[in-house]
Amino acid sequence: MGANLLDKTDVKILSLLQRDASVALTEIAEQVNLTTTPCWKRINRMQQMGVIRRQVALLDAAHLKLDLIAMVQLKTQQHSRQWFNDFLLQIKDLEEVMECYRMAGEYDYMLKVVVQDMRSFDAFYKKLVSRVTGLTEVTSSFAMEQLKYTTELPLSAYS
Amino acid sequence: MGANLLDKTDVKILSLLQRDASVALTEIAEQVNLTTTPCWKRINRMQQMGVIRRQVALLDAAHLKLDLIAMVQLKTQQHSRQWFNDFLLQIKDLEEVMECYRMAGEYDYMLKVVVQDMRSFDAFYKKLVSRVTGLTEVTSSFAMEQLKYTTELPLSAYS
DNA sequence: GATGAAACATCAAGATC
DNA sequence: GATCTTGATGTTTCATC
Repeated sequence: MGANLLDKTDVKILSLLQRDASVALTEIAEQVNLTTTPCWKRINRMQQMGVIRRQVALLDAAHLKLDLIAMVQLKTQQHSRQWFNDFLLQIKDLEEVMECYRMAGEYDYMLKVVVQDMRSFDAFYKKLVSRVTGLTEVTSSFAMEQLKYTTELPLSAYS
Repeated sequence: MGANLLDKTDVKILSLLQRDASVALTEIAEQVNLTTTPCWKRINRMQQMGVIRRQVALLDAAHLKLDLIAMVQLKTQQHSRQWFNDFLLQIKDLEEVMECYRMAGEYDYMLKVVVQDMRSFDAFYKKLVSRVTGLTEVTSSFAMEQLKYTTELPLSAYS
């Protein structure tokens, strides 16, 4: 096994862990036809490498009354390094922003924003435009229903 | 503590777990000024309630060469229950689709798609339009950079 | 909320291919 | 020479009290 490569057993382990990280090592080992030690060493190695970033609990948004998901698209005329760094800091600090992408195409940035309701969204919107200067356009689209949400990366290319 | 309600200690536990689910119960208990037993009972209860949905490992896309994120917006003239059910099944089956929303506004659906490169995206695109009939418009925007990605829901409203 | 038994992860030493 | 097995040790979970 080369320095930074993943073999099929590694990918199988990743696939199991990104589906359910609460299963016991014993069972993962069993599923990949290994005993616990080598399986544990592989997981450890992949954590060191950074392939496995972290282990988290996924919560249910509805139970927490976080019922509104918005996609916010931004345009700006500011493209300096300074502006970008400030923007990045603000975005990271705004906990309502769960995802943010710099886009190719018409809009410069796209944000996925999660809040309780329209009232909270309005508060978020005001906070955003007051903290981030130089925005020339802010367009929000609202999700009526979440049809799919997964944190599992597509790994079938590796199997 | 009411039947389905969460107190501040519960929210604190949730906040810790959605940040890092690998920490020992002992430490979580310590952080919320509880001993292990009551803390464990709270976590257990929140799992039963469904507030805690699951525990997963988050993988690093770059290590797996999944370097292309696309936002795909769809329009359709099909709005029957039958069509929607078929659409939903296809979307759930397409592992490249990590998120999917039914939207208010100009486009009917928005998909977040993760693939290795433009070549794989093209393969995905062909698969999508061949499997899902009745699409009148398919517009893809590509992310040049992921500035933020978190699975942590915003809980500050509760603290 | 304390206790302790059972389950589990971790690690060392050595076997196997 | 990397990858595995066994078994011993320390840690964590979780049911009973």
